[in-house]
Amino acid sequence: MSVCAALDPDELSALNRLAHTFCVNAKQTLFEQDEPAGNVYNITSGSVRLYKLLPDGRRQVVGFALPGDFLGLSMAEKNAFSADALTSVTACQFSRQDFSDMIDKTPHLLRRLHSLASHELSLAQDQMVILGRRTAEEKIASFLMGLRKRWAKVSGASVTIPLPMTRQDIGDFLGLTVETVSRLMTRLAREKAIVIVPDGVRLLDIPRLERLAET
Amino acid sequence: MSVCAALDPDELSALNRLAHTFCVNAKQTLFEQDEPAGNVYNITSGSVRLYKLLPDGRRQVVGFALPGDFLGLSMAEKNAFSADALTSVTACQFSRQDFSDMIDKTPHLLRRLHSLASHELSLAQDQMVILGRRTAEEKIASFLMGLRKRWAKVSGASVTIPLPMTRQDIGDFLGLTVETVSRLMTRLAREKAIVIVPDGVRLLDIPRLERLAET
DNA sequence: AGCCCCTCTTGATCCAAGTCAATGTGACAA
DNA sequence: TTGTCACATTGACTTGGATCAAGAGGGGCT
Repeated sequence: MSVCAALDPDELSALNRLAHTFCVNAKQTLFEQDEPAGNVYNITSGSVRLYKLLPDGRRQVVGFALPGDFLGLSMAEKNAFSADALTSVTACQFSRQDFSDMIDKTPHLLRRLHSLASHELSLAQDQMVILGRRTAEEKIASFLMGLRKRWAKVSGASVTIPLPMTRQDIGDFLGLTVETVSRLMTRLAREKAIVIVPDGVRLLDIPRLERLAET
Repeated sequence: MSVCAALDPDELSALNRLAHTFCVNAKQTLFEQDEPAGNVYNITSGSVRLYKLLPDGRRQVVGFALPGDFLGLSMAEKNAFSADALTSVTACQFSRQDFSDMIDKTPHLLRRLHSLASHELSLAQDQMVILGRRTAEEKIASFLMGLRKRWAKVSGASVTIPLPMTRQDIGDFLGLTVETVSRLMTRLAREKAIVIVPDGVRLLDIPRLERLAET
């Protein structure tokens, strides 16, 4: 999801001249759904929860942003979702205006943006398949596999992956309840498909990839 | 979803010079998932089903394309989903190459494309909310409301809307079975929220918008 | 006409996941 | 230390929607 690798050094440094460093602590809000979109962010460290709320309080998490990910690239007038920090987060912040000007000067960049947006759309459609046509166990498995893959891009492949989000967050991402998430994670651990590292349950080993990959 | 209205006459006629008219009958395939993407389509008449298949045959419909909609704008190497005609369909067809050249000549157009893609992403996220956090009845209701709105853009507001897709298609879009879709539509009709016009159940009146809008 | 096939409906039954409730556990504050 | 609070787990039970099964049209074919 990181576009950084896709940018020329010149472009990157041009962008960096426009950037402000932005820091928030865990649980703080980056921006809220339906508010006028003011900025573009590139996450430098930490993780962010992206979600939509229904009027009655039900919540759908539409994604998690990890280091390298961009937020606000749609250049829409209003934010399509709320975003808040799961851990303390640092990000590069650009104003929409600066970013927009930058785009006008580098048509190149716009192509990248479009291909990024298309890729995100494709991921959203994959998530639609997961939400609509997968069982609870398949949902958990594909979530863990996907997260593992994303962490691998950020910090290199590893059997141990961090889960910066709560069980509730995972449930709200997969259309499940906390209890179901907890039960299935325990079951996967009992079956030795995963190991819940006893540091406070937010760290996970996936020693038997093939057990999870049975999708 | 139509970008036509968003294009200048000059741009539109430039596009049209590149276009071939494309016709298929109901149930014919426009393109298939994972095949190299060859063309961009702008639907002129008829409706198209967009879907992904799981290896075991489960299907997730990711959307329906109506007149005015574009397909293949992502410019990705491969199709993210399959598309086939629900009714007989006519479309303007552009080759990827021509379309890509056109984009290079009109940076303007690329901005539109990006904003279109962002809008689609936002719709996909709304669909994630529906799939993950809505009850079966809410799913049906929001589907019908959404379809009504889209037909209104194509052919003007009307209480009567066509359902070119089968109950199975609706189920595969909403993460439900045919039986559940059928039962709920019958129930909504019994409660007089909708009227299933007796022409072969593929035409629908929504006389009591507010009954459905209780979301 | 008669036949096949596809779609839709409806009923009876089942089960995966939700709900409700109790308990555990670590972090942090007073 | 004790209390509070947020998160996680586990068990008992309930239920919405799935599954299974049986018709009912309707359209196109010969």
